[in-house]
Amino acid sequence: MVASQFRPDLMSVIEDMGYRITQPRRDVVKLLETKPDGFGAEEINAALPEVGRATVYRTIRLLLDIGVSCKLVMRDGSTKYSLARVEHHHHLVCVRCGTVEEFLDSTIERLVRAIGAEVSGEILGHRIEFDIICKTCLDSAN
Amino acid sequence: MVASQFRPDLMSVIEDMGYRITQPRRDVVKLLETKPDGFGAEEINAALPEVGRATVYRTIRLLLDIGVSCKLVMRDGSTKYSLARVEHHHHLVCVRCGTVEEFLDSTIERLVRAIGAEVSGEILGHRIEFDIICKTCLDSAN
DNA sequence: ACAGTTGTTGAGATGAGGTCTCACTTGACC
DNA sequence: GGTCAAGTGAGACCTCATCTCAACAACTGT
Repeated sequence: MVASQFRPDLMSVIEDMGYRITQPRRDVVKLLETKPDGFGAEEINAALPEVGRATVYRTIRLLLDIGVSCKLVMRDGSTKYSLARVEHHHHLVCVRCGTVEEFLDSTIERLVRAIGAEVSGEILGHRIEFDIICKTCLDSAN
Repeated sequence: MVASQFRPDLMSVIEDMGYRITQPRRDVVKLLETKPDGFGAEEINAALPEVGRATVYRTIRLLLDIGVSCKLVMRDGSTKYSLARVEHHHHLVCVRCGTVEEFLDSTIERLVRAIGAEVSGEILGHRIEFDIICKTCLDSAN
């Protein structure tokens, strides 16, 4: 769950996609890499007063576009993002502390593909989210 | 897919929960029952100029509270609601026309329960959404 | 190292979507 | 019909996010 678990060198990915390496982008990405449990846009804004709000949102969108981040809408309607360690995954969202964990299960993926046959229409993708109480919160509740 | 497929007499459910039967509520519910494929708040607002905006939102929230409606956040971040025919279900969202269909699969539910064992923490609930191109859109595309 | 080009940025205006306030109205019950 | 709390509508307000546009800075070729 540390930064090093993320795909290495996010800035190179950005560069390879033809985008410029700028200080604001460096700042935002560096901060995000310290947040494996998801982050909100305003949280980043508050932590980086030297980076403009528009730029924070633009950088988040950039990361979504190049596929290294994903967007999550919480049950309360608020939006969180998380850097993706792997391409396709789902989320475990703690309803108590808001922490987001990635989740992978090959069985569910196989099943989801099988369901394609039942469904009228063409399946393009799917999202699965679990609302949980994470271990940390369970433990701290005694 | 017609209104009669919804649980009968939504107004009685509202009444049984201790809420008053008012004209605005009647108007909103009546309109929603004609929209089995999901609806947006502003769409209802536009269709019912005699009902205040706040009341439309309040009524939608009421329906969520009493569990006869569910909220969906689309991929583009917009929000839709749909009257629920059955308690627990998932959604097939057409990315082209925005239509929302309910979806039920007992296999997936069993699997989801089984996954509870793998996950650290306590699972409270889950949401599954499929992005599809619905049959109507596929057909009309030729 | 340097200037040109062009992508990127920041401040603030703007917009979408939704909630709040509060005086007024209305439905439910006697 | 009278009472009164629940519900309503108009519009202010809030949050979150995007847009605008002049200023800036990162790559490019030299």
